[in-house]
This record gives sequence, C-alpha cells and structure tokens, in this order.
Amino acid sequence: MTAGRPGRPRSEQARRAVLEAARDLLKSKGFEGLSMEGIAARAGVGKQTVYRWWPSKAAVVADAALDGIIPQPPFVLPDTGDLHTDLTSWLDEGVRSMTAPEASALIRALAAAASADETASNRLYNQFTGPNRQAVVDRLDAARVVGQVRADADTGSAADALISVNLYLVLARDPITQERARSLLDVVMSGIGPAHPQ
Amino acid sequence: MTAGRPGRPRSEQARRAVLEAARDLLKSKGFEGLSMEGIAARAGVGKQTVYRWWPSKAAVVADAALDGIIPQPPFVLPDTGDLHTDLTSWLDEGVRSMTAPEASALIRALAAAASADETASNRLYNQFTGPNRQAVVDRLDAARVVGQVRADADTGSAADALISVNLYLVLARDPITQERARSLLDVVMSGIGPAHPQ
Amino acid sequence: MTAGRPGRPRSEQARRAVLEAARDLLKSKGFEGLSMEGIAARAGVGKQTVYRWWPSKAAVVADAALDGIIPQPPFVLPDTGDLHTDLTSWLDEGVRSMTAPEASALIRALAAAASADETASNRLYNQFTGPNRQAVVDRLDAARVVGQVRADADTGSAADALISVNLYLVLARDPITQERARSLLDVVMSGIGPAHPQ
Amino acid sequence: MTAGRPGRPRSEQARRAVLEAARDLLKSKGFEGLSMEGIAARAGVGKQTVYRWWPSKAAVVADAALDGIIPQPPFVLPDTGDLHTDLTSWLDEGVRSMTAPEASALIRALAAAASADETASNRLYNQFTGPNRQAVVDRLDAARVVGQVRADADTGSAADALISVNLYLVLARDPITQERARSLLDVVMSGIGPAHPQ
DNA sequence: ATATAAGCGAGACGGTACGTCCAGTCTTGGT
DNA sequence: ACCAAGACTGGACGTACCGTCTCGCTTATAT
Repeated sequence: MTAGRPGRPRSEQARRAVLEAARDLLKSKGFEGLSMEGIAARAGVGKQTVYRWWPSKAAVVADAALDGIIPQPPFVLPDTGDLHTDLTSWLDEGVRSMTAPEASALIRALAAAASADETASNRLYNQFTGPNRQAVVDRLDAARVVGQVRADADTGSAADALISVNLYLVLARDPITQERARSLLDVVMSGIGPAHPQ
Repeated sequence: MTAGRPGRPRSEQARRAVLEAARDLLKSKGFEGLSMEGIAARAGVGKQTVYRWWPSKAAVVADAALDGIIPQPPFVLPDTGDLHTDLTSWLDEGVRSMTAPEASALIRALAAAASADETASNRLYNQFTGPNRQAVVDRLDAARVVGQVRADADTGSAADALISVNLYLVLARDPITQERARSLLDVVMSGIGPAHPQ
Repeated sequence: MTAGRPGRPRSEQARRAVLEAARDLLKSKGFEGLSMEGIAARAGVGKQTVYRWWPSKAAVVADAALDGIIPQPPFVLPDTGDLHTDLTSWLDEGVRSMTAPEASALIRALAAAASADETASNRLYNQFTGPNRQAVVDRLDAARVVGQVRADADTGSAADALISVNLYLVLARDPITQERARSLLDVVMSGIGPAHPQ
Repeated sequence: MTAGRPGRPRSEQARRAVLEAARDLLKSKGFEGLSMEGIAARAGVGKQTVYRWWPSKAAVVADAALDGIIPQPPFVLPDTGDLHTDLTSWLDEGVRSMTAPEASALIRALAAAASADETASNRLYNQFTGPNRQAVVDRLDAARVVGQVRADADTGSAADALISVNLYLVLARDPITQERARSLLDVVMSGIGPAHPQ
C-alpha cells in the first residue's frame, strides 16, 4: 500500500506510545493540562516526532479517540424487535460507560479538543459521534417499518436528543443516572403533549 | 456592603475593562488563545490586578458571562397561553442568537471553560444554563396545569433535550437552523412513538 | 541615577550570576559549547531574564569580559625609564597570564564571539583590546620623547605587532613562550634590516 | 591508491558539492550559522554522506579551505632581489585579497573553526597558514644571505608579525589598508629603536 | 551470473537548544 | 489597600539541527 518510499519508515511503536501517553495524561490532567512536550516525554519520544505527525494536541487527542485508544461507547444497537427494550439497554450501557470518573474526564477533554480546533472537531464527529448517531437513526428507521415509530417522526432529531443530553450533563458535571436516561427516553418516545391530541 | 475598610477601594473601571477585554479576546482567539497576560495588557491593567480578583482565565470568563458582558440567551419565555407557539418563538430566538459566528465561538469558549475548571463549570451552570432551563421547566409546568402537557411527563428531561441539542450542535459545528429546532420541538412534544398506542 | 521608575528594579544578583555562569561554562566547554539555556540553568535564573538583558551568547560573553569577570591582561605598562625593560616585563606578564590553559580557552572563546557577532566584536575591542593597545602606544610615545624610539616610527603598528601575535598563537594553538615574546620584541625594537642602513 | 576495494566508490561529485555548499553558506551566514543539515540540503546530498566523510562542520570547512575551494592568499613571494620591494608587493596582494567583505567573512569563519576544534585548527595551520609563513621565512632567509637582513635577526618572529596583524585586524573588524600594511613593514624592517645605537 | 560490499538520497528517530509567550509571584513608586 | 509597571523563576510553545538509524537503490569487486 504505502509504496516503497525511500527513507526510514514511520515507527508504529512511536505512534502508539504517543497516543497512549496522550490518553494517560488526559485522564490525569485534563485537556488544559495536556502538553505536546508532556506527551513526548511520557511516550519517550522526541518532540519533533509528535509534531511531524500531529499539528496540535487536539489532533493527537482526536487520533487517540479514533484509534480506539480512548474507549468509545458502542456503535451498534441490539435489535430484539422491541424498540423500547433496545434503546433502554443501549442507554444503560451508555450510562454505565460514562459514569466512571475517568470516562467523564475523557469526554470533557474531547469536548475541549472539539472546542479548540475545527479539524479535530470534524474528525471526532465523523468517526466518533457520527457513527453512534447513525446507529440510533438506523434502529429508529427500522422500528418505523414495523410500526413502532410513527411515519412522520424525525428520527434524526430524536437521535440528537438522546445523544446530546449526555454531553450536556458531563459538561455541567451533573451526574448521569439510569433514571434520568429513562425519563429522557420516555420524553422522546411519547412526547410531553397530551396523550391524544386530536 | 463592603464595610468601610481602609485602603483604596476596588476600581470598578478596572473590573469592567478586564471583563470586556476577556470577551473581546475570546471572540477573536478562543478560550485556548486567551491568556491572563493578554487580558491585562488589553485592559490596560496590571497583571496583579487581574490575579487579585480572579484565580484563572476560566474564572474571568465565567464572571464576564454572569455580568452580561457576554451576551446570553433570554431567560424568560413568553406565555401566550399556547405552549407550542411560545416554545417555537423561544427556540427561534435562541437559534437567531446562536447563529452569529461570534456567538458560537463564545459558546465553545464557555464549554472549554466549563471543561477546564470545575468551579467555573458550576458558576456557569448555576447562573447561566440553570436559570434558562428553569424557565423552560416552569413554562412546561404551567402548560401542564392547563392540559397542554400530559400529567406524568418529565418536564425536566424535556427541558434538557431542548437545551442540550444546541450545545451539541455548536460543539460539532453543525449549523443550527430553524427547521432543526422545530423538528426537535416536534419530537419533544409528540414523541416518536405511534400516535395512539392503546 | 536610574530615575525612580515604576516596576521591580533589575536584580543585580541575577546579573552577576549570569556573567559568572557564562565564564565558568566558557572555561569548561568553549564558546561553541556555550548555550543561553545552559547559562540560565547554571545561574539559577529564568531563560527570559537572560534574553531580557542580552540578545545573544556573544553579548553575554562580551559583558562578562568587560565586567572583569573574565580576567584581563593589565592595561598599564610600568615606566622605569628604560623602554626595553618595561616592554619585557609587560610581555612576560602577558605570557604568564596567557599560558594557563583556562586563559587560552577564554581567549579563543572571545575570538569566536568576535567572529560571530559584530557588536560583540566592537565592544570587546573598545574596552578590552583597545585600551591595552593604547597603553602600549602611550608608553612608546613617551619613550620617543626621551630618544628611545626613533622620531618617525609608527608606534601604532608596533603596538599592533606586539599584541596580535599572541592572538595568532592562541588560535593556532602554538605555545606562547618567553623566548618567542622576546624574539618578537627584538624584531619590533631593532628591525630585521642590516644594522647600519646608510 | 585506494586499492580496488569492493563496494561503490566514493562519489567525487558529492564531495565537491559538499565543499562548495559549505563555502557558499559560510559566505552568507558565517560559521555560527553553518550547519551540517544545511550543507547537505544545499549540496543535494544525504546527511549521512556528509557524516560519513567529515566528523564536524569545522572539518568540512577545513577541507574546503585546503581544497582551494575557499580562496587562499598566495604561498609564494616574488624574488626580484630586493626584499623590501618583494614584501611590499606580497603585502599589497594580501591586502587586496582580504579587503573583499566576503574574504574577511571567510577568514572570521576559519578563525571560528580553529577556535572550536583543535583538529581543524591544526589542519588549517599546517596547510594554510603554515606554508604561507614558511614562504615568508624562506624569503627572509634568502635575503639574509645577500645582506638585506641582519645576521642575528629572528626571521620567524618577523614572519609572525607580518601575518598575524592581518588576522587581528579582521577579527577586530578594523579595515585593512595598504598604508597600515606598509607601516607594519617599516616597523619590521627597521625597528622602532633609534636609528644608530652604537 | 550472482553474491557481497560499500556508497548513495531520503527521511524518521530520540534529543538539545533556540527564542518567544505566558503563568504566577514579587517589588517598586504612586493614588 | 489598591493601582500600573515591570522584573523574577519556571515551563511549554513550535522550529532547527544534532548525530544515528533504516529504507530502496546503485555501483563496484569477488566468486
């Protein structure tokens, strides 16, 4: 694939060491406390090696996320045939994976990275939030076919609501609980309007 | 209030100059590009004066937000008697105020500040997001009394959904549009489930 | 003198620590091996403090020389009435002070500094080599008055010869000896031409 | 000479490219501004090729000088029978070749190289300054045979004086002029002592 | 012919130093 | 007790080179 170019090939070991160092430092010191210099030092790598492949700490963080070095919520929803059951188990799994203090620190870091750098924001969205959102949309669309979702519902907006609340809670440092997730699901499924609008 | 203490009283002029300098720099350079030194220089103020009153740039930013120096979305909802109309006009106003590129840059900056500093996060939440959310909850609760919201709906979760999606869109750098806001409102009002499950 | 300006005054302690650190490092590692970073570290001073007052390592070295922190050959010649005796003792003193390996390393360093930087070159000349040369010229001119130097001799060129040979020997790493100095003095005093040109 | 060893023979083209690149960079940026990396880049040569043959930039500079790629003053003195005439024309030629700003920059660079590296210093002396000095000594010794130099004069010291003053002037950035050279020659030939001491 | 050997350009590697910016702190004179 | 000014130590920034190391390739002698 990478045609036989001249010159010493890129060191896979250095690449992984950088991403893992970034993840570790992110957990312990947050995005603000992260530094290119610190990443290089902990990875046992020259600073130039970091700058050769990543333009900023936001880019390193984004790559670490994309590489699975920063753990991600699951991209696939179960499909048992019952939408409510499936969304509930998906939400429970999400709550479980985000309640570890480490996990919320990482998410805050990703938010800060997205805030600081447009490119990082796009990459994180395209390969992290995006697929997750798409999985929800797909499941909802499948449910529509079997009549569990009304024909004219905007499944995209529903997915947005289900996903973004967690981001909001993490940033606001409000604890994320199962109850809260289920209340949200109830709102999204049934709405808050009176049961039988004519 | 500040009892007649001895010594020179705090300079109100310096205080405002600092907050306004912070706002201006935030617009042009983002939270990452903001510095205490830069704030002091632009405000024409000694660095010590900044440190005397604020421990970090996140604290300055939080104060600037609370002081109204960073413009905020409206805290009150109209109450025309029709919930859907009121929420629509509230959302439209929100969309309008967040679509300016400056505004989204400021929101990203506040998100970064919240991510970086727990104290700033709390202050921003308590006096910025919180009242806004509360206003929505209050309006929904009032609507419930007149039967426009079903009795067992969780108005808190509904408010969370309405507010947090915008945060998500700003961080993901997805454009915020009226259509999108109205689709979301439709989901929150009516749910996505089949219209009349019996 | 330095009018009551606002702001913290310059630290004399830091100034001396920098110059002494530069001298020590110069002795042990030469001008090439000297670094602004190393100077700051050894002086226990922030790097910025060095850069605030000196633009380059050549400037630091020049200042260290001017401040007497780098030892200098004597600027005054004895005047016993006999020129040859006085120049001999002056040369002996010069030979003595330049034969220490430390001293020749310092002189090579000053030559490198002069080579690297025009400003440093001028400062070193004006306050280091220059006065020394002038002292020789003055002594020669005084000797001319009493008939120990012929009327039309160019004392400036004679001083140049007496001084520059040592520089040449240090750079060429030829050992400087009393004999060599005295041979040179003989050439300068008597010339190499036949004893009685008509 | 280099016995028919196996393997690809050294590239003469690369060797010259390196030395010429070094000379060009020396002219424009001085010895301090010269770098192995820069030499390789300008020569269109791999860095390893430079390091394979030269251990340091001082070594490259020394080689460039020895190879005639850095222009040198003439090694031979005319011998018209009249010493004063010959030395005058030799000095004039030296003055002429050193007054070009490029030339003095190169000489300062050679001085810096000699200062930085003992090996380079020796090579430069042995094959650059040394032969030049020897040529002067030889001419003076020849002149002694015909009575133009007194029997007990130290021709070595005289040669040192004639050569080293130029080095001193270049480092001090004092302009080198014909007048100055001739004054020096007068001192060396006739001395500064009274004309006929008996 | 085909190994083996050495040189070549290219370019990544772990590092050091550069010169600048900023973090927080401290110390002036003045309000 | 506050203020502006500005110097202090410290540390990260992003860049330039250091000297070393692998690549694929070329060019020689030795089998």
